[in-house]
Amino acid sequence: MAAAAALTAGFRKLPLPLAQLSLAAVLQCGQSFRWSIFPLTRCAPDTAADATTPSHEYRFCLKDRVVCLRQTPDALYYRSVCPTSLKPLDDDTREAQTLSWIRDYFQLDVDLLQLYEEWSDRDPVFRKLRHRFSGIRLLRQDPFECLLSFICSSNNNIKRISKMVKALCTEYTPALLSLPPPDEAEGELGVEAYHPFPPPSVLSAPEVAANLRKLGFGYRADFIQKTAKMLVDAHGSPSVAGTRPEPAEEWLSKLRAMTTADARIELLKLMGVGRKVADCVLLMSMDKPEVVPVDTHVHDIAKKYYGVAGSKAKTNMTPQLYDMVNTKLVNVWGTYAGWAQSVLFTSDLKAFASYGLDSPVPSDSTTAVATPTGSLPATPMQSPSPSKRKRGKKVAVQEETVAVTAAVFERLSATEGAVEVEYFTLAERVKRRRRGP
DNA sequence: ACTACACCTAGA
DNA sequence: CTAGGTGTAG
Repeated sequence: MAAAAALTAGFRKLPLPLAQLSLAAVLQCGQSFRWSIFPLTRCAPDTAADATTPSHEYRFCLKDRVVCLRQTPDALYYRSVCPTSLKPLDDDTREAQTLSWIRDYFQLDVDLLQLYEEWSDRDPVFRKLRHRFSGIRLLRQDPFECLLSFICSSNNNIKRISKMVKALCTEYTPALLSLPPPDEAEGELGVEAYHPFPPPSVLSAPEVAANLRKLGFGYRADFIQKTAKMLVDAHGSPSVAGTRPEPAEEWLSKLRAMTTADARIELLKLMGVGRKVADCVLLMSMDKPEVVPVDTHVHDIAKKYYGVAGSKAKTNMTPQLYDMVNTKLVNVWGTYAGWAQSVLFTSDLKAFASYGLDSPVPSDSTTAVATPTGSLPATPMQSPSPSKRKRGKKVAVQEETVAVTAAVFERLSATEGAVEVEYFTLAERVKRRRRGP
């Protein structure tokens, strides 16, 4: 009782079912790479199983404040900290601003439960698995941060991406403020500095590329500097340093109002941005919920089902194929197809297994997915190669993801005739990078 | 328009 | 050898 109260002391409360938002899931599934996560030590070990007290604190640094979040099954707890040097803003107005940021960032106006219902109605595969992916929704991220984060994501893993994004902040933005870890006021030993994400003008400097390479960014170092420079060159650098959004950032934000196809064309002009990265940015920061980024798993399976009708499965993913796959998945899941795909595939990456977010995987789950009930085709699923059977939880989850994807595609190919196929050819429209129309 | 292939780096 | 790719030259 007292312990529970202590864990939310100083926080404002926003009633919110866990099924609408699971911070533990959403903040670690590879959407944003900049949240700090702190396990909270329980006062009494006995209450460890008490699900009504928060187990973690999550922190995120904005331009003017650090947002701190905790969660229980029925509420989100929030508070924010501003630099003491700045204008003394009274708590109520400050937290009102924080709340409105939260609503926007987590897109709380979107009813996730309703979406789950819709996806369940449309797709038997989703219906069968929905219980395992509760509270997973898309963030509405800052476009520039999202763009650079996903430029970092090519041929890369979440862990390293997070490290790189953090390096960008600490290297190129002065610390906004420092905070001790949540639990303890253990002196100043654990204090951590919080840095906002750097603006385009700072990253556009020529020497940035070399420095980022030194920091281990690899070939992405040049992409980042070049993209930042392209944006700044095209839209101008800030008249006064330190002011709010730079022209380049505002321009990126305007892509939200454009059609998906047009916004994508703009993004593809930037260095290090191919179809996959562009689609991630569209989905996660540009209000384009129907966009389905085609990752390697979907990629492979799509090739298998749509690559070459009969010949070798070695077909590459071409822009047309990519479009076709995307269109077909929209036909399965609807206008929030990108969200649905994220729930099913983005969510169960490695990070999850270690956080106990997924319910135990039934031993027969793979078979169950492969031979779903209902209207799914009876086409037998190719069983996982015996050589891969290392029998770890991770491996099981990974295999299942592939199985789910394959099941969806099998259903697609079975209902081929009924599916409306109209897709635009992107390549035709992107005449040339780095050049106007 | 489609196909190869190199590219940085950390970790199985 | 791959990890949730992209630029570039044939």
